[in-house]
Amino acid sequence: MGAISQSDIMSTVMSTPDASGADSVSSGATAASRVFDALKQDLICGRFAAGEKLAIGSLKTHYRVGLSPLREALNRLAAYGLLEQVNQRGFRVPALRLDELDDIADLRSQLECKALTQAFQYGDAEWESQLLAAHHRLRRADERPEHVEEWEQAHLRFHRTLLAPCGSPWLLRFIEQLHDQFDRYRRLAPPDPGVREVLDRQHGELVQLAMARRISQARALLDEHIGLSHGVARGACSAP
Amino acid sequence: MGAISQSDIMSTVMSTPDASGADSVSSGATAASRVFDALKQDLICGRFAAGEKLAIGSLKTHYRVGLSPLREALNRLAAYGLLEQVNQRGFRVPALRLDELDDIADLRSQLECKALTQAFQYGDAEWESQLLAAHHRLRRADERPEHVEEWEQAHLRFHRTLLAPCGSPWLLRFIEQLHDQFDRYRRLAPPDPGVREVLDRQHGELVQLAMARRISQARALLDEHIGLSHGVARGACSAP
DNA sequence: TATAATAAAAAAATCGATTTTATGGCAATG
DNA sequence: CATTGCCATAAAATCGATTTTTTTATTATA
Repeated sequence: MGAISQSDIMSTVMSTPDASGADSVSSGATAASRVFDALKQDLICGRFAAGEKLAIGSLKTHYRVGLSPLREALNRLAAYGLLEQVNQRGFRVPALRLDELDDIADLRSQLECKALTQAFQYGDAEWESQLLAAHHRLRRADERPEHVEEWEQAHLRFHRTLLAPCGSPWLLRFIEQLHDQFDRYRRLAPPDPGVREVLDRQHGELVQLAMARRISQARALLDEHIGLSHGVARGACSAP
Repeated sequence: MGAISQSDIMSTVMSTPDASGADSVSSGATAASRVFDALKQDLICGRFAAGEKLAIGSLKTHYRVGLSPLREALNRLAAYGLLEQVNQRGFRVPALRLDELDDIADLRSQLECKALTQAFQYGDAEWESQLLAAHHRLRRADERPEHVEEWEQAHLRFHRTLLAPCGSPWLLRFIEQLHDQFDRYRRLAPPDPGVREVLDRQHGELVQLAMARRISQARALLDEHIGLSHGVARGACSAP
C-alpha cells in the first residue's frame, strides 16, 4: 500500500530530552520515554506499513537504544493501542480497518461534544486567550505547507486547547487516545484540498462560537468537523 | 489508611498460564503477562496502599520474576492508568481522590448507557442466553460470601456480557478501563450490606429489561446502579 | 541554626549475553 | 500428494551484571 516498509525508515530524529511540547513523561528523558515518543510519532504519521510486523532488531539500530528500553516502549504502545502484541510473537502494527475507523470517529464525536459542552461551561478568559493564540498558530502553520509536522502539532494543540477546561481528565485522556488513532488513518489517506479548506475555516468558526458560548451550534459544527475529516480518513482503508 | 503496606503483601498466587478466564494476553503466558495480570489484580483489590511507591526489588521477590518482565508489566500498567510513572523515579500507586472517582463514575454512566443502547439493538438470542447464564453464576457467587474473588469475577463478567454485543470495540475498551479504575475505589471502601442488596436485585432487573429490550428503563436503571455503587465507593476517599 | 556542598547508599535504568520459543525447510511416512 | 516429525535458524523473552541517577546522610560554612 501507500506505506513505507520497515527497511526504508528514514529514522525520525528523536526529540531532544527537554523538548518543549514534550509528550507525557518524556521531559526527564529516559531512553524508554524517548523511543516511546519517537515510535509513537512514526506510527501515527504512517512511517510503518499497516499490518507490518516490527523487527525489534532493526528498531534497536534505527532508534539507537538497547533492548530493555525499546521493549518497555513497545509495551507501553501496545497498552495504549498503537501496537498489537501477541505473547510469544512480538509486536505488529495494527491494520487499517474501515469498521474500526468508523468506530473511532463515532466515539470521538460523542466524547468531544461532551467535552466541548463542559469546556464552554468552565472555560474562563484565560482559556479564551489561549484558544485565540492556538488558532493563530494554526493559521500561521497553514501558510507553510512544506512543514507538515508543525501544522500537525499546531492542529493537535488547537483541538486540545479547545477542550482543555472541560474538567474531566479521563474524558480528555480517551479523546487524546482516539485522536491519535484517528490521525493514523487521516495521515495515511490521500489529502483532499477542497475539504481541507473547509476544515480550516471551521477552526475559526469554532473559536467564534466558543467566545460566544453558542453551545448547540458549536456541537453541531464540531460534529460536522469530525465527520468531514472522517470522510477523508476513510481513504486510508482498502476494502472491508 | 485501610490499605496494606508493601511489606505485608501476602502475595497473590499467580494465575496459571492457561487460566480459563485469562486476562488479555495472558494465555500464552510470558512472565511479563503473568506479572501484569497478578499486579493488576493486586492493584484493583487494594493490596497496595494508595499513593505508595513501589519497590521494584521487593516486587521481584514477591512475584518471582526477573527485572525485565517485571518492568515491562509495570510499563503496561502505567500506560493503562493503574500506576503512575515518573521518569527517573519509578512507579507509584495513584492516590484515591474523590474528584477523580466522580469523574470516573460520571463517564462510566455515560459510556455504559450508550453501550447498553447499542447492545439492545445488536444483541441476539445467543446473547440473551449468555446474559442469563452470567446472571445465574453471579447469583450463585452471591451465596458464597467467603469467596470474594469469585464473586468479583462473576460480577465483572456479568457487566461485560451485558454490554458485549454493542458493536464498538473502543467503547468496550474504555468501559473496561473505567470499570477497573472504579473497582479499585469500590473494593477499598467499607461495604454497605443494605446498598449491596439493592445492587444485587438490580442485576436481575437489568436482565429482565434486556430480555424485553426496554431501553429507556434499562438506561435509567443502569445509571442508578452505577450511581449507587458510586456512593459506596466514595467511602474509599479521605478528604478532598 | 540554617544553608550549602559533598560523599555514601539506594534505586532506577540500561546493557550484553543467555535461554526459551517460534518459524521455515526438508526428509520420512502414510 | 498431503501430512507429520525433525532439525536448523531466527526471533522473542529473560536473566545477571553494569551504569546512571536520585536519595539520604554527613560535614563544612556562614
